[in-house]
Amino acid sequence: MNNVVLIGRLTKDPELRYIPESQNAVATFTLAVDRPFAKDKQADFIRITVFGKQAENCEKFLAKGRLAGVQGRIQTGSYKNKEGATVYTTDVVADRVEFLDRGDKGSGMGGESGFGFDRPESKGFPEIPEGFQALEDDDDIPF
Amino acid sequence: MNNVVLIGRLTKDPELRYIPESQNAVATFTLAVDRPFAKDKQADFIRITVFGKQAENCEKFLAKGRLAGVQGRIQTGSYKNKEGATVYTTDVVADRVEFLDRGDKGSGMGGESGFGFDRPESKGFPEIPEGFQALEDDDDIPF
Amino acid sequence: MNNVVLIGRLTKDPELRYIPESQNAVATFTLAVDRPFAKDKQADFIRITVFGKQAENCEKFLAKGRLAGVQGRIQTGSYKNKEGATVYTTDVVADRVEFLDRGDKGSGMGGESGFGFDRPESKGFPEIPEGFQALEDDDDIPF
Amino acid sequence: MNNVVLIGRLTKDPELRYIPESQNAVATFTLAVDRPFAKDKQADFIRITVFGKQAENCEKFLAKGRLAGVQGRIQTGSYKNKEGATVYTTDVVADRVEFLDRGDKGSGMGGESGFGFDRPESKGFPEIPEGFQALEDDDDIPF
DNA sequence: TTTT
DNA sequence: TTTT
Repeated sequence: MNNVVLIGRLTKDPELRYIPESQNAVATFTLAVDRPFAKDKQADFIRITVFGKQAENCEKFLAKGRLAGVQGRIQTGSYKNKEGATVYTTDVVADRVEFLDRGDKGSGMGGESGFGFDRPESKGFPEIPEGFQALEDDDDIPF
Repeated sequence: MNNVVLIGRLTKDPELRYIPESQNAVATFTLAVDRPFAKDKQADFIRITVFGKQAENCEKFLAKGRLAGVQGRIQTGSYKNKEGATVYTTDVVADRVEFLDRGDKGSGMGGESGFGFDRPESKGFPEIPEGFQALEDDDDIPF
Repeated sequence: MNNVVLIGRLTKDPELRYIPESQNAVATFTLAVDRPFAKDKQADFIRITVFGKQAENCEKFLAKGRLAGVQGRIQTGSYKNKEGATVYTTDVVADRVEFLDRGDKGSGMGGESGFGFDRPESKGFPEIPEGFQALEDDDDIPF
Repeated sequence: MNNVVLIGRLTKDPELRYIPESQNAVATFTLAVDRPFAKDKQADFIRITVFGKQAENCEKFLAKGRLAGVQGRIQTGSYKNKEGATVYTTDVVADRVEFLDRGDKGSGMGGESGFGFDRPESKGFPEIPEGFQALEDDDDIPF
């Protein structure tokens, strides 16, 4: 069992790349997750990795400052840096990413109104098509 | 281990009451949680119970249609209805409730702009004070 | 977002059936999840539904009294009973089930030692093959 | 929202220390969490930090190789090493630790039988008193 | 209808 | 009895 749920804001735009052999998409970004009971605004900065179609959706619909929910698992690893020292890494590999401040009427914000996300340091806020999250593993729940 | 995380919208305004003996606050509401891979817009409707200061904050800052994140545990119970039949109940007792569409600058939306939440079918959207979530069990993390 | 993790013991042996059309396997059982801070031994009784190969594994390797970990999501529904009254239901649909008291060397218990699970009110404890949990969606993590 | 649930085995005995000023107990250990769909037995190695009475219970009732369930949150930080380079750290700060292979009759394993945990590389397996998990924050659920 |  |  290895289960994580996070809600936080992207510290930068996501980065998308493709695995050479498989051409599988991989997106990475860091989520700043506020510590609820901290006097001085503190946060944990957690690296997220997403694969496949969701990775491409993250690149399309997320950007620096956006609020996202992530469900996934913790993954640890290590590599040797240039000095030859071993560096240990911890990521969250996402099973699901939810876009929590999209400009739909659902959230009562209008939508076409600009939404205020066209900030200089980040790309704008593209329209998210209804039901965009429908993915490959559309599990047919039989009741 | 009994751990639940939900993100969804309130189907109605929360209801607040006080336990007679203890004067402890209790808020209840139902969260509509969309099923991600459903063709026709389906949702699960999950009853939430919150206690104490968080209950009062829910009554203040949540309303029908608002987006909320809940972390808690499943609790089952039963009671006899008027016909004398046993009715089984399942609730989520929240340890934490997060208000996910507040109008703070954190989400890059301005804040003073009204936010569009003064919808007729619901109470308006009060300003959430910074750090309002700071609660009784302010655990002192020692590093 | 709809994410649940439970650890508890089966109140009965699991029930396995097959969806007529699809021949998809479905297992159901109830987990008794102890409330940690309860004076008198209390528990929540939570119905679990599992599909596919995992359902068949549950039927093989779980039984009344066994300890299991479940990761999944809450699902609500309703049906009319014989009296025509609407009955509301809440289940946890499992994405993953972990068998937590298997007799492998991993837990330092020997394995061939009997393990004490051949209780009269339940089926015995079959040997769980190493890596039995390997399922259909063997996601290829590329690093 | 920052919520983690893990089940895994301790890679070493836990280490217990006390914060100088507050005399608050802190236990740390690493959990090896198996990757379910890995061909070659792979695991993630995740550092756990626990505070207070639970820290002392971990020191008493956990040891290398023991199975534990952890509910908590991811915490990131950094420090300068001797070379002056910044090292980034990721821990899970536990809200709750569950001891999953205790030798009680609850799991149908006998109990007095030794349980096989008196392995040379680890301390033995002390009897866990019933309800030992009852902690400071014994929240009084009012129904 | 509940497990240990 | 359901939200967007």
